Amino acid sequence: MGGEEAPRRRRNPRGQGQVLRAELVAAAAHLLATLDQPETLTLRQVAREVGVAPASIYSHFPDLGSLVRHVLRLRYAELARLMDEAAAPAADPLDDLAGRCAAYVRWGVEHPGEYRTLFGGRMPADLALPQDHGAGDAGEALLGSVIASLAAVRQHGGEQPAPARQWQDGLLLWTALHGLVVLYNDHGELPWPPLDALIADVLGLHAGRPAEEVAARLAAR
Amino acid sequence: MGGEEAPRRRRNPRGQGQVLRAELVAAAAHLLATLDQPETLTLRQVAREVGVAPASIYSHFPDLGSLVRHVLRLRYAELARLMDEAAAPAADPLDDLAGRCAAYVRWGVEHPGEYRTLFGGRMPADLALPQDHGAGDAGEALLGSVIASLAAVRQHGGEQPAPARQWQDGLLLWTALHGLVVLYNDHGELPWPPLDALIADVLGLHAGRPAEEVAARLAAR
DNA sequence: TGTACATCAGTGAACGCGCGTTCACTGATGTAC
DNA sequence: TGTACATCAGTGAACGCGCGTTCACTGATGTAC
Repeated sequence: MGGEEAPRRRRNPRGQGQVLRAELVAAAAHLLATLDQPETLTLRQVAREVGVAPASIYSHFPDLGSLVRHVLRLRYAELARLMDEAAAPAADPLDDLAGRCAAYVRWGVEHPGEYRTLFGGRMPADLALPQDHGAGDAGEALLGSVIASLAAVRQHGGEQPAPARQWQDGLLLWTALHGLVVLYNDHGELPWPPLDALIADVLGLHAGRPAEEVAARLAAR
Repeated sequence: MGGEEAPRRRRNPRGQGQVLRAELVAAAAHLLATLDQPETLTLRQVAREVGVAPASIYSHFPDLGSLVRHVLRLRYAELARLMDEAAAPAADPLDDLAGRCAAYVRWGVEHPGEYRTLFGGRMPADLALPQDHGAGDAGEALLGSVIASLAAVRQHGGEQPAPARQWQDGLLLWTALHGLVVLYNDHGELPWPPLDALIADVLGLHAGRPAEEVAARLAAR
């Protein structure tokens, strides 16, 4: 049980070829989210999940990589949107940063499969999402927003840190958040403190504020 | 070229069965270190690399997982030894911490394949090294030593932080170092600042010292 | 209103591949008598 | 000094599996006349 996907499937009516496409996307998303090793996803697994012949996938995607990249792009956009929404009601820069980073870490912990598929560097090159963090629009949405948010927090009076300094600070904060997510996900056997306490500590360190102050912001959400 | 391993191999003389075992270990280590995706290593790849029939491996290891775990144990011990050696000549706690952590990060960056195989959480459960960080001997060698070293640095006068606080601080430092290594390795396309500058920043933040002070310690090595 | 036809949305069987694992075997070398 | 035998260190062929990909096909449905 569980391996038995409905073997009978009614062929879609004429103009409804997009229905299978959507089902393929949903099935790939589900498998990427739930497989122990999302990077081993196969074309035939997706076909079985939908209850369709393996060859049917080729009518909608040139190969498995295209399908996976499509799903990853959706997840990436979803995460970026969550971070923006978390930051939207922020009353000050620290609130913006806390909302953004907490959204990132919480999403990573709630979606371990998707997170590792997106950021784990596990996908073979032909399955991976071209990330272009730093400059492109997708990169801007994530790393760029963290860099800007952190710079706003660290800004004292009117003096901005140099761009290279901002970049390095933001990059380091991202590495810290990423390390937290992946080790938290991969080492459930360790006695982890509450996630929010860890987020507060990390942000406190990087923002140069007391962890308690950050913790209060996080608790208010 | 490259795929052509010496197809002729002289069978080892009578008492020398251990020779092939050592060659298998060396070949697996080499492949784990150089493969783009170390986690996809196969038994037949190892056999080809040595120039031996696939079945020959079973004379020395019950399966590929045992061979891989053996290699990982060697690498883990090597890293732990490097960290201890780097800390041995330390003049004070900060020197100890800087030596230990710099050794960790540099090893991770110089051995990306081994690092991700050891710490990337990529290996399927039956290939993975049972880590037991935190309590066991291997864990003690790595995470435990970082926790103790960081606690020594943060100790002001005679007052020690509570054990739970030490644990959380050390864990966070480890997540920061880990995040730095894996993103540095996986995202070579980003304009990374010099690695030592990043290490100094991370340690400065977590040790509560100016990054310049840590950078000076690192430069002296 | 009927019917030939084109199109759409897939199917089903087959291919060649690399994989882990098994099994009977081989051939050199040491040892007992 | 000779020879039968045991052991060691592997070999080679075969198995069944799941995989990506191809190709000719099928059968329902809409459309043109």
